[in-house]
Amino acid sequence: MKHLLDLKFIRSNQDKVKKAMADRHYDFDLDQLLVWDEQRRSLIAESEQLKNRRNTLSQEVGRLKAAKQDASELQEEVRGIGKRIKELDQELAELEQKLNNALLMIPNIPHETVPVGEDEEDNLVLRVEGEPPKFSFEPRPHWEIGEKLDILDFARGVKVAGARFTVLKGWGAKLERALVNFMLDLHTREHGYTEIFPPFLVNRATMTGTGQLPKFEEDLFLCQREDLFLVPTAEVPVTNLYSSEILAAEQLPIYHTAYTACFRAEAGAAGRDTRGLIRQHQFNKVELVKFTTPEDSYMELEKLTNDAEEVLQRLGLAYRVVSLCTGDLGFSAAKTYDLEVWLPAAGCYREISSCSNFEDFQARRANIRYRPEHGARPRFVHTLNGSGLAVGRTLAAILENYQQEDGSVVVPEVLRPYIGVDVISCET
RNA sequence: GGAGAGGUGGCCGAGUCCGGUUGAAGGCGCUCGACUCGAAAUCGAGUAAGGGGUGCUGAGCCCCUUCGUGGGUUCGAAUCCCACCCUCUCCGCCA
Repeated sequence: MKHLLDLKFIRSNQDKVKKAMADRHYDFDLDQLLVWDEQRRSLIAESEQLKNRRNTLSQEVGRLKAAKQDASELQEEVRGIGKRIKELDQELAELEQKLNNALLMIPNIPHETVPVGEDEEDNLVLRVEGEPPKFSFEPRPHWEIGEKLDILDFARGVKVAGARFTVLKGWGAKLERALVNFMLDLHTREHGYTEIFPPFLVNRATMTGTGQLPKFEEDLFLCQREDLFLVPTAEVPVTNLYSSEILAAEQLPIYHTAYTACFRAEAGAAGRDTRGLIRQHQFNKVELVKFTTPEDSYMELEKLTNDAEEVLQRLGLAYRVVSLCTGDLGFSAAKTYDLEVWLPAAGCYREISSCSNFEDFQARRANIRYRPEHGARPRFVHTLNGSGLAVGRTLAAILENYQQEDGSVVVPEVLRPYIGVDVISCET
């Protein structure tokens, strides 16, 4: 990894960066970083000056030797210069290590349209879509419905793996698969996305590219022997598909959709959402990922969000769209819209998709660039992604929203071609 | 996992044995120009990235780094030595 982060920007926009940190309630010693930056540049200047001299003298040595003349005095001098360069470069490498580590801990700067706020209480509800269903009975939570229908098996999930692992069975497994296929078909056939099936294990560089590392290692599952991580979202492998590449302008925008299982350690979530499918160590998700020019990224964020919303609309699920405030914004995101689906049993809206514009934050880390026109200097692309949707939570929402008094569940119309039945009941 | 071969610019491909204007021949592609009514062909010119400095702030200019990655030897490394990664071929193993 080279110098992917924009020190120049930070240097010349100190106030902006400091305000962004404050709005995020993020503690960071920017002044220390700027001191290191200063030191770095002076070391570089000194070292390069010496290198220039070494190159010149070495050539001179070559000339003398070719002419059969004595060059030992010059050689002695250059040897000294070489030693000094080595010292300086070592010092520089250590400094850059510190600098780089610090830079990787700086979160993205929120977009100007992001509401400033403390926590999720301050998120801005942009719109509410669809009607929550009315029930003539007390709606049950999805885990009760699922267990009664024998399509969700929580106990055996715990037995074979542990807490927060669940087994889908029979129509439950089929419904999950139907949802994946429905979502992929919608996005590939109607929204113009190209389907990707990526690796589920990735290396450290990849995890760093999208911002999971170095700060959030405890949230990930690690295969220690190979030093590979299980992907927490398809965003990670798919965004990094083009790392260290320079794309042609004509290639943009790139739209990718990908199904993967997602693995999250859920460290720090102990005791939260312990029942049901809402918070699992492993869940399925269909992800949407975009690579765009800086000019188009916010327009593309709106479109991407609409593409995710369309899944909920076609499934006939009520939801709302929320703009996350600065205090609730993820580390890498410049702006995020959450889609929250209506869950009747809990009587509230729960996050089912998160659609973000990362601007050039991930592109810098992963070194993803494009050439605006032939011969022009490369620029960083903007990356975006969003769930379209989290499948486990969608399944939960369907069970709850489409439940009937007898415990059966009506299959949403659009899924029937995929699953072959209209209703899931004990007799099905 | 074992044996062998190899990783050079957008691509192909020399150079590596015998270290010295080689940031790198040649070709292809691409861009611009000439020719043409236009095109093809042909001819001419151009065509890496990152970093530092300067600055009328991305015009220009100067410098440094980069030939898979990281070390080492040397006055000097694409070229020599070591480690690691990756690709290909054969063998083994395997869904």
